[in-house]
Amino acid sequence: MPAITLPDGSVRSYDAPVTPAAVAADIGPGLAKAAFVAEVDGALVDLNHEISQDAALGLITRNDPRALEHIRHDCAHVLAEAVLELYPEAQVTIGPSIETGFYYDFYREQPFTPDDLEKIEARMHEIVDRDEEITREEWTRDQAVAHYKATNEPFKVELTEAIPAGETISFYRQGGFLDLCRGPHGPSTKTIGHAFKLMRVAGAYWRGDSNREVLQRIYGTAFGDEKALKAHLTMLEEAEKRDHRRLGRELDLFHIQEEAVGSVFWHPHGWTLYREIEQYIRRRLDAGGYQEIKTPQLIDRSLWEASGHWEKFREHMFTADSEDDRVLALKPMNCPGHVQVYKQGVKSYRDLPLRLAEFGSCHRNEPSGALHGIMRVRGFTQDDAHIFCTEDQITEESIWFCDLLKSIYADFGFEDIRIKFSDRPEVRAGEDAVWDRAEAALDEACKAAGLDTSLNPGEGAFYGPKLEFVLRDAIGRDWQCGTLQVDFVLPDRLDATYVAESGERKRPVMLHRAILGSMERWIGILIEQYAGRFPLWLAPVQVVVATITNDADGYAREVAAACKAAGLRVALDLRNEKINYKVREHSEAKVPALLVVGAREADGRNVALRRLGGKAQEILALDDAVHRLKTEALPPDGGA
RNA sequence: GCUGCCGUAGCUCAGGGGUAGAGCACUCCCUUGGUAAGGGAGAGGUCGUGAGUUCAAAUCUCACCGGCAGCACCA
Repeated sequence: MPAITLPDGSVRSYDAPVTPAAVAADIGPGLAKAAFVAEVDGALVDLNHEISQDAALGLITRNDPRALEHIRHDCAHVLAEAVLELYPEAQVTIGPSIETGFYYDFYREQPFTPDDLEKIEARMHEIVDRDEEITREEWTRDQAVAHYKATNEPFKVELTEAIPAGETISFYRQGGFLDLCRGPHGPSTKTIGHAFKLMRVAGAYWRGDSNREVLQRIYGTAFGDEKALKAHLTMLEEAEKRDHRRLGRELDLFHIQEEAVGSVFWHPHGWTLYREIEQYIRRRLDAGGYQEIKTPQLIDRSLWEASGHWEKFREHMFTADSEDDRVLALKPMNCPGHVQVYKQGVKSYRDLPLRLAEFGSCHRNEPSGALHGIMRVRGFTQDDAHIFCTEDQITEESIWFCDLLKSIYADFGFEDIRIKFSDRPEVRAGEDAVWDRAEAALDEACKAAGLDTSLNPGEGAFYGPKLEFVLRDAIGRDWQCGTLQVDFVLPDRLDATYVAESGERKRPVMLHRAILGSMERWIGILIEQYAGRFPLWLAPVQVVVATITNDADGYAREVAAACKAAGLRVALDLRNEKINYKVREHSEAKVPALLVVGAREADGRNVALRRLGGKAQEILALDDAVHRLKTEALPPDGGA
């Protein structure tokens, strides 16, 4: 005699066990039709799940945002069904919903081609139209293992064998397709709708392990309706237009070529942007109590052996031989160098915290497949710093750092930052007791700083736990930028000490920290974030002075000189071209401010100011315009 | 690094066993025109590199290099 409590608080009583579908039908035919999955006492279930006891029931309709992941998961099953119908020799493995859609991993000798994808997608639409009922079955684990052994599906055998023996597991069946699956699913293939699209095939390792088989992963995307699908596809097109590799070329910022794979050739415009950012960060660090240093590019391998990097990262380090048989490594990071600076002379507890910063040029031999524009390169510059402090100072230094980081991110327009807490990895340096202290210290600092973090288990650095500050780019990719790492290990390995109040020698703690992460990656993210339309303080060319006829050339030179005297980056366009043409060209070059001068402006000592993207022009006295632009072009921290 | 796809002019791309094409960009000439493309002429490529097949290779085959997507990696 279950009593069903609905979200609005109303209660419906039934004489016999009842299903969410039946309750929905009871409430009304509209709801019965729209219902997709249900929530019983907080757990998601199928619509024909039997409810035999009092329960709270929520019905999730197709248009509910919560239904989306289930629509996508249903799509993955339909994809697998279509593939098996067309290519019976293929083996299915796993197929979840993901943030932008779904995928399914198949094992098949022959690769899927783009033509195959079209056929598969067409078959998926057919399967949806077949209106196949999706039903749940419960099997014992041993039945499942036996089934997959009988059908000769080793991947599924491996999956089912990983489940504890004797446990009951669920299968879902639709038409001739059966799959091991936790569920829930919608009631029928028809309810999925047709707002889906297969996107691409790519390789993916079985169980994410690069030592195992490569499967063929088919990616798709799916939405509740065609409109949402179309909007998503349009968004992808827009994202492509702001790809930093494309804008880097179009705006003449940088290039990369075959002879220096993974390294950036910065052009004048790109380097202007780079310098502006570097100078901004330098000012913020100076104000924040850091001291800037510079350490060598090439350092003997013995130092990397002492730090532990040689053992762990040898494969990814570039080396050079010297004439006296030494092996020198191009530094892949700055920490050991900073410890060397710290170790010069005796440090007292009064010297702590000591904050050493460097725009550290680093080289890492990244795997070729990891390279991506200027976002992931082999030669890059970190906005790195190491804070040498006592254990008692960790919390306060961490809070300071997080404040600085948030303030800097906000200056670039990033307010939404996710923070991951990465704890001890399997392969690591240092005793467990030391890790206990380091993790506890970082955790305490997070709490004190009021940070909202998510745990990223086992992803810490080999010498200590870390926080990772993650931003999302315009195409939805996540990039780790900032980091804060608590390190009790390297000071010990590299023998850094200070003299404590008591007179005894102690080990300082090292906080490794970066805000932008790498200058190159940061600039890549900014290009995409702003779609190349940089705020005035960052724009490589801030103002273009363009003439209407050559009669105004003399005055235009005066205007440009006034801009330049005000510290603005200005270009002069005296070409014999129509103003329409000039406006178009400088707009496409994404120059923020255009000062147009013709005979009228020259006579009145005015300028016509046109903003990028704006349609109106504003007539201003020359001095006013220059003053206004100069004020606007100040960096967010006010500049030097 | 792995799987798949791709590599023709600065860019976007067409072509395709008989020694190269378009649009835009570029150069020059004409045009001095008030806010997103004036007109004309011209220049520009050993078709990623190397080998093989062939009378003949940019085109077919193989290897290498590079790029793209995803996976794996990321001190």
